[in-house]
Amino acid sequence: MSIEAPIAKAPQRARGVQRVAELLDAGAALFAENGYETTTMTQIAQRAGASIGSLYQFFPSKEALAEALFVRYVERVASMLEDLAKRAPGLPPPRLADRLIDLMLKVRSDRDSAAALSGSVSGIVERRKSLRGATRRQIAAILRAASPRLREKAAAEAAAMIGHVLKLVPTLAKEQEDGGQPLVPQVRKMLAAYIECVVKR
Amino acid sequence: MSIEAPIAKAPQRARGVQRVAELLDAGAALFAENGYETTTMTQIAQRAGASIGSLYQFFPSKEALAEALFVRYVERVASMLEDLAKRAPGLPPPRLADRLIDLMLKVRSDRDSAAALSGSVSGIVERRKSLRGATRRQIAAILRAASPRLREKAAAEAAAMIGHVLKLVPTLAKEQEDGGQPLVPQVRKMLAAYIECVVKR
Amino acid sequence: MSIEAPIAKAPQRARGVQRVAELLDAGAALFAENGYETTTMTQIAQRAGASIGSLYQFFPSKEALAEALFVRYVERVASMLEDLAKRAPGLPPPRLADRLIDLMLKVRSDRDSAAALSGSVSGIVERRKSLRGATRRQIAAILRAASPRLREKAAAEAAAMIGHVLKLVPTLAKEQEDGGQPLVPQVRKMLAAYIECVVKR
Amino acid sequence: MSIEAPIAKAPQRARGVQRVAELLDAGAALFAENGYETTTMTQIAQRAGASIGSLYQFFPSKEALAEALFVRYVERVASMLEDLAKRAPGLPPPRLADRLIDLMLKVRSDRDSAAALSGSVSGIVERRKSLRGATRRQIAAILRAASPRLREKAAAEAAAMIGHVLKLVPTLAKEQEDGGQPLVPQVRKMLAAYIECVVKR
DNA sequence: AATGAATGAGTCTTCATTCAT
DNA sequence: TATGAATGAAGACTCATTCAT
Repeated sequence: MSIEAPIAKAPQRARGVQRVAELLDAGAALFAENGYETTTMTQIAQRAGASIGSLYQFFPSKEALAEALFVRYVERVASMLEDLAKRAPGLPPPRLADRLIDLMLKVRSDRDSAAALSGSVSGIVERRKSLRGATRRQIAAILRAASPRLREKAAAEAAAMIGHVLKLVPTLAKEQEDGGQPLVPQVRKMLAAYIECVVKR
Repeated sequence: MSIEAPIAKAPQRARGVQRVAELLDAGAALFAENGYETTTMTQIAQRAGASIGSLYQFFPSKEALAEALFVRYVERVASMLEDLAKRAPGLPPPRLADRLIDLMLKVRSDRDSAAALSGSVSGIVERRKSLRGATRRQIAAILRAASPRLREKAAAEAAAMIGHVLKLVPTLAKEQEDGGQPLVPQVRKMLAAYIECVVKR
Repeated sequence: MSIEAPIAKAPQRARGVQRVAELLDAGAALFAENGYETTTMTQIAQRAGASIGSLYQFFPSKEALAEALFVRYVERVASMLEDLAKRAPGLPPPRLADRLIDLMLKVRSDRDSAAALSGSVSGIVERRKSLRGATRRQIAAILRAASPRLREKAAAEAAAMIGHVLKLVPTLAKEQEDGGQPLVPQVRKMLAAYIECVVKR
Repeated sequence: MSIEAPIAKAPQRARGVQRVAELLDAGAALFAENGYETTTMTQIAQRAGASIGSLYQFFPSKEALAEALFVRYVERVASMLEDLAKRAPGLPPPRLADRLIDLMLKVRSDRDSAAALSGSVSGIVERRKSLRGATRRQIAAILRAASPRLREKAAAEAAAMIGHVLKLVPTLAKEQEDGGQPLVPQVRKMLAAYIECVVKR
């Protein structure tokens, strides 16, 4: 279930492959820090230790870089959800909630950049719906694996809701680390309560 | 509880008041549609039927306009929370959850523009913490009014969490209207379950 | 018979009108000197004594400026041909050839820039056919006014040929001035001979 | 009468000779299609099925490639004029005109690319005068061979004029093929008339 | 006070050319 | 020798902000 990675020219030499990874990482970091519009291509190239020309050798536009980044994020999440699906059967709601939240904590840094992109890059806005659909289907499948009695429709609705809540996780973790309230435990509690409530009858 | 509104020059005539409102509305609509960076001052002036010079007569910079907009939003929310506080005593969790969500649905359009600004405008990012604190204190007060046995600390934590969830509401409503899942009932359910869970000991 | 002048924003103040003219002249001169691709927008602005931003205030793109220039040229030629049409009746071939060539000598500087644009600007390439058609119809009308017995089809063919020859005139004049052969008298001779040959039966 | 061809390194193997030809052809086609400035070295290499590095192995710069192309064109024309010179004695004006025009029709594709270069490449602009002089001397010689009584000065002037007219031929042919007027017969007529007129007395 | 024009730093992107493997 | 990668100067264009009428 791989998504087209919109790289300009697939690198054909070892050096090129490395460069692409460096550029992607630099982009992710800067987009997360300063947002899509505010981040300049020159900054990205600089942080990756490359020249601007080198950046454009692999990504034909700022938007293409953003899309590649987004695809990378979506694929990572998809693969982690796939793993979770295997362990889902029989998982009680609180455990399930914890697993989902742990997953988001793992992809935190990627999520931060993806969040910065999802509203700003038109190419992403367009694909968004279908990508979101795929993720939700995975979550719904996990829910039904954990609670086989759950109806398909109820699972779909809950999955959508859960998807939205999960997006909050990185923000909450950030706030907590910055000396705010202990919000991660709160989401855990909230998500567990919600799943429990959905599952019961 | 009025916050300094960074307007260039307090409009001295009725016409001026109207102009400011028009400009603010135009800004709100465009920021919500296209984001802060992508929206130009010229666009805002045009949509408000004003000249660019006129816009700068009232708002000395793009950031000032954004801040005024944000302040307007925060004040509206604060006043609505104040109202809710009066009716809070004795409200059972599901009712309380519904009231909070209804409130967010009322300020939806304002919230959309505020969301576009909160990460992009440095002036807002800075004030954010204190503004957020005020809102949370209001929510905490409401929680304790509804459930007097709730400890102060627990109320503070729950209020923070609830604040984050409430921010999702406009997005969920939008998705629902666009033919997606019925997400508003889901948040209602989730928030009710969470509050219930928090309140119980 | 006016053609849409693709100016970005029609200037609304006296200063703006003057600026547009200055920019157009600067563009014409530079395109003629260095060609379309080689001429930079910054150069144009500089030669017009304006800032780059000022240039873009009136012409939204390099191509738009080029098109405006081309339109100006075409309109000037059209109006001169219209004048010539009035004096055409009864004009013997050599006189007619001379009048046409004189006309081209008058628009020389404009023609030089138009020539630089006609192959390079896609917007112009597209309109080219229709504009050319109009010019040819004017020339054909002139031919038939001068020689009433000329058939319509023969006039159309000759007009097309004459149009091409006339385009050479500025180049020939330039070469002659630069110390080359006296080519202008030669085209006069050639064009006269050709018209005579076309007209005879 | 070979002109120095500015090739980087004379290809030493058969494969190299073929490569050079392929690159030259690719360049000719692209320059004719899109013009000198708009055509990129990468495009040329691609169309020739070579790598950019390979292209630079044979031509040290874009300008060098253009010059080589131009030289090839000039040499072909020169050799064809030489052939024509042999058959010129006694040729009546209309025949002569036809021969010259036929010649241009034969080199059409080369001429198209040469035309794209002649104004854009400074190296060519410089040599242009001398090359043009050579061509004109050939044409003048042909004229005098056909009409021995023609004075040297008159021949030189006519040759220059004829050179300019001949450059139009490919354009006219193109227009004719694209469904326009039958212009090639018209130039034939025109050139015949002109030569006749020059020759008489 | 109101408005259109002016400004120019800053952004994305291209492309001829050079390098290193 | 052949090829992909690296480089960076340069160009079109944008837009917040300031001016002048």
